[in-house]
Amino acid sequence: MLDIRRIREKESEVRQGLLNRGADVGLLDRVIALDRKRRELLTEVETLKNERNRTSRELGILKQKGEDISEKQRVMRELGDRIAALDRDVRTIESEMRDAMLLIPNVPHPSIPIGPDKSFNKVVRQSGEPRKFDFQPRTHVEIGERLGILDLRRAARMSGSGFPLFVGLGAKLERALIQFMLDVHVREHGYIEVWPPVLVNPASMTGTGQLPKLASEMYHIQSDDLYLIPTAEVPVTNYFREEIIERPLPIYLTAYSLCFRREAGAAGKETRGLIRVHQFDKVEMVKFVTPETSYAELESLVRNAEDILCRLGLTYRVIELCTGDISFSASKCYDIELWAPGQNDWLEVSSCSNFEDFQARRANIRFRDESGKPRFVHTLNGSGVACPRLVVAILENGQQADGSVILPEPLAPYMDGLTRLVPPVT
RNA sequence: GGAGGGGUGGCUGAGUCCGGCUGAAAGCGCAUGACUCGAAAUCAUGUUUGCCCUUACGGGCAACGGGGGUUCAAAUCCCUCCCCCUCCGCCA
Repeated sequence: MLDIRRIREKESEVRQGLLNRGADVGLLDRVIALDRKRRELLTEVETLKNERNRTSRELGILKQKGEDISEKQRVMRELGDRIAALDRDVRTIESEMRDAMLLIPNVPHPSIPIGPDKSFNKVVRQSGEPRKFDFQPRTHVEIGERLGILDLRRAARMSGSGFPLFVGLGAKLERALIQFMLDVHVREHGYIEVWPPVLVNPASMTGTGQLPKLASEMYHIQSDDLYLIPTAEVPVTNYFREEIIERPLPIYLTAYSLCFRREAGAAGKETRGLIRVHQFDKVEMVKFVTPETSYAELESLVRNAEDILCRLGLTYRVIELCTGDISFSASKCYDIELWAPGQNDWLEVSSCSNFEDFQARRANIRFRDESGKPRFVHTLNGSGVACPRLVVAILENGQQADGSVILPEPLAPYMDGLTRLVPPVT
């Protein structure tokens, strides 16, 4: 949610920012009009309430003295009616205003490229080069099925299309990746590990910005009004919802969780295999920081995610998203993409964003500055990283002509020393 | 799921039966000052949050789990929802 005062005082700046990301500025106009009307009504109704409070106090005293106050009560009743009517108007306006505010996206940071779509994104840096093959590289689906570690046919029978099913060493590999990533973030990067619920209430979904706009993207349990989380960002950011954080910032949290996405409308080659699935494992990083430090924190957040890929020896590049491509709640965002030879393409495995105080306002997460005044924190999050696509890259990059796959070295301790996946002899 | 108890400021905890000057006693904690070479102890003062008006000084409104109602007036009465605790039931 944007700061209404910022909208009042820097309207043109906010408007331009929203236009740059292709947002509906009509909502902004609506909010401005409602805000003006709201303050008008408040001034009026608060004056009346002041009068009521004063007179009520006097009536209490008069009544104790035994005087007849019925005539004055009658007058006051009329005053009460006027107040009630005005209060109703104020409440209506406030709820309309909130509804509109919740649908206005964040203002992009001035440093990011301006453009309507992802063709305006900027490659910031690349690590490694795409591997050259002396044979035709296979896709992870072919490799995984040949190794007997991936069984998408049975997954479809159990659940439908778009669900992963790892078997044997595949399941172990998935688990190894989760452990490895959590260990690196906790031991090397200073994060505290959290293991959150995967079902959350609507308030939490609203807090991070998934609701109201993205309702159709999520699985919803109607009988209990709970949502399956699309990312651990949701429960972990809501860790401090409705709180004034009383411990020193920054606070870094990391969490493994399952993530659930309906992916309604997604179709095409991406839907084959593990690249776009309804359920997947992900390790997420979330930061709560002071406003002054959030952009430096964004850079180190991206480095934390890159570190995982470096250690695994994978080729990746970092993309700075343009105004038209950043997500609803973000003001600046870097994506990290892995090279996947079987796809002959780059795969997004991480998205690292600074939300500034956009989520903190929705979720009401504050800290105290040096003077003790409550202020909204800045929140950030980044995937650190998403598992199935990581498996895709590991399989497709590590594949050998004989169908075996050489595993990244850091995984060995988590794989009981195993360094290579070999197809079963049939 | 059933029965009972409870949700008050950073914490503990009064007030709720019998509505009125209670944004809220008291204690703890915290901050500042005094005393002290310094510290402890002691004393004094201060110590919730949001919103509105105001250049400022300052003034006002709201909030005692959330929402609604009764009343001139609600932490206090009524309705409803949520959460926590205890016991019973069920259960990985």
